[in-house]
Amino acid sequence: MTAAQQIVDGLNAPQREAVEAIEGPLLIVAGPGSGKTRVITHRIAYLVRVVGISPYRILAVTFTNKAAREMKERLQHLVGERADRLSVSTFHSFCAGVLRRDGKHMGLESTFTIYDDEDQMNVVKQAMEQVDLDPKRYPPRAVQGVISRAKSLLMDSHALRQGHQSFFEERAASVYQRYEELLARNNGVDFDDLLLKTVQLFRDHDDVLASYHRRYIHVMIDEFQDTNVAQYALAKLLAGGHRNICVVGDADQSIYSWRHADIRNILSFQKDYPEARTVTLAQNYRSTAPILNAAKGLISANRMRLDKELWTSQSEGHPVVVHELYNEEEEAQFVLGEVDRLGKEDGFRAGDCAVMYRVNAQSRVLEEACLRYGVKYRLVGGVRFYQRREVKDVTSYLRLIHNPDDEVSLSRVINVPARGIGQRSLEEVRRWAQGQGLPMYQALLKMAEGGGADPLLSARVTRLVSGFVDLLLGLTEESRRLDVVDLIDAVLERTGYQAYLQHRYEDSEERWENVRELRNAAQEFRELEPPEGLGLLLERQALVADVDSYEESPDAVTLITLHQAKGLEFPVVFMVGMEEGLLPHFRSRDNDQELEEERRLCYVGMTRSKERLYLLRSFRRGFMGGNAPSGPSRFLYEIPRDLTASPAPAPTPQRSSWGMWEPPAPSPRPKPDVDGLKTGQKVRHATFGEGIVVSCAPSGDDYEVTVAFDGAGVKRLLLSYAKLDRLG
DNA sequence: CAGTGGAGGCTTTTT
DNA sequence: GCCTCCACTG
Repeated sequence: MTAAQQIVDGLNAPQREAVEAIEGPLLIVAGPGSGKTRVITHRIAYLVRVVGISPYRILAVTFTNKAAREMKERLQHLVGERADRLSVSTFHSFCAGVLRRDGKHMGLESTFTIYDDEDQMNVVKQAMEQVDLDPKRYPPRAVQGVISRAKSLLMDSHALRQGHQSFFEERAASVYQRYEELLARNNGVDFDDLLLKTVQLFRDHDDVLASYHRRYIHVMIDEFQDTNVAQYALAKLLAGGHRNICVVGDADQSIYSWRHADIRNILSFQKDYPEARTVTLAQNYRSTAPILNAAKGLISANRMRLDKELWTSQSEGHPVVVHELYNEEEEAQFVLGEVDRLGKEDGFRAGDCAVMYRVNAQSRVLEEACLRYGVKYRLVGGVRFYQRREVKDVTSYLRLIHNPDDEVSLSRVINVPARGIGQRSLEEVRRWAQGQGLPMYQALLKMAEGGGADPLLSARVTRLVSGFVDLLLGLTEESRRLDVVDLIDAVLERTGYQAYLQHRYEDSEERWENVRELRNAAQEFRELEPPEGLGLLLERQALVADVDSYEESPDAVTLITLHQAKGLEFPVVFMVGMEEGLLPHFRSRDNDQELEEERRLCYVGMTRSKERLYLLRSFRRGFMGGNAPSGPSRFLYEIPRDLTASPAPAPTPQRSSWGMWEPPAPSPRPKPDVDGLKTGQKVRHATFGEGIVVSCAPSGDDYEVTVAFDGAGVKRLLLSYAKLDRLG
């Protein structure tokens, strides 16, 4: 078999077409489960092995490190060691590389710091203070949001000032300008800058762009529906010469518009590349027909979309289970009961199952239930490793050593561990530095040298700060000869960080473990010459959300938000909280575009499932301390009824061999005899038929009625919605 | 300056 | 209900 045959072997017709379409622009519209990654990787393999393109000349860009890693692994299988020469990276790390190399044109030293959200907020607050904007009236979070959006639209502060669309934006523009000045002074960039400054660099420096044109002659962009304007501009610039640009995406899976992703990029692509070929991958290899058709039914309710006629050859399958539980505890209990049952009856393992939810707050009840029933679980997300306070403290020292202009990190560590330099002292130092016209770090050095001789400084501050400066100078000196692991050890030792943790935190053990983990992560860069290892560790720290996520465990249930579930698949998926207010989320209620995005989010969740799909809702839900009835999600009504089913009688979870099982607390029973509906009253319900009232209790402004129906079992209903006819 | 308690706040979060 | 941020007290 020739290489070409080998590569296209086993691909369906459109997949093959996409792989073989190597000249010029190509848009691949890839439905869920349609073998998208397969097509991208095989297309690259085809370029390398059949067309003979050097892997060195191919650039593939993804959004996540995980996607990049997976792609590389698959490519290693397809093209062997030549895969090492391919450029497969995320937008942000690609840009970071460009700016490390050529950022000097943009006023950046190669040691620049990449600020995360937390650092960004600190700088925004500082900038707001300096332009005299009251954080009570202008929430820094919102100001930061405006700045970030502007950057993603490639607007600098002047452009925002010109093009502001509200008073708020106008004020934010002045913060933006100050914010930029601060970042520049810190030799720092934020996430958005990585993209923005790279685009600006390419636009303003033809020679730099030309060097990338010489290198890359094929560019591929994954998850194209998630690109923002800056990312699209970047892709377009890179493809400028050769126009060999291949983008892959699915507008129905666009769920990040709130992070400024812009589906209109797909339209822009067709306009900018009128000669582009479009290939649609419509065959779904993941889900059974009932699941796929249920998802299709749902998504067809979106008005702003083009239909794709997805299909599957797996015509047989279980119907989608739609079920209502009383509250979130019962919902969680039902999930675990089903996990148990599916294990016993159908041979699924806990690791085959994922529970998906709209907001992180929903995970707690699920975790508790897992603990109670002794089911292992893997919680995806939560507080990210590198974001933990103790990890951030230590990396701030490292950042400062690497980039002494980084005042954000300086301010963070100058009093951690506590050394008597509080807010006031820091202000004093800051003001003094400003008076001297010196950057902070320089000012500190000068202060330490002067040894308290300056009449504008208190002796106390000078003494304390000098101690800190000595510490820093010592560490900086060490950093020239120590590898990055030893450097971390030196930081920990000289700062007395472990003792500080023990003194300050109850959970110091765990925190210390995290610090150790950071040290572990640094091992990878141990062999490198001093400044390089540190630089790479810091870049990893900034651009990789999590240390390589734990091993997938075959007997752990996955708990995950719908957003994070994108790109994954599971044999069994439980979507919990299918309620108005949660999915769709109440913040999206009054906006059609946002509502459609919620629907896409629901669609993404449903299409993660291969064999079994459960859509669960609870009748009452605790929310912000309160506990209120919640209505079924409108999305439930958009799924064709003939594809759904009610579950078998609710199973009780069984105790696992290693688990500590306790019977769940009984649900609170409402009191009888309210509003004329007495216990024992016969009633008729439009859907559930005839039944007998078990109880009735006030619930907010309403009444909650529990009815034992003849056919449909016991239901708890809200009187105002339920329309119960009294019989007899 | 540092540690504590009350008020407010609150989707999602690839990088 | 829980976490974060700020203001106040020791």
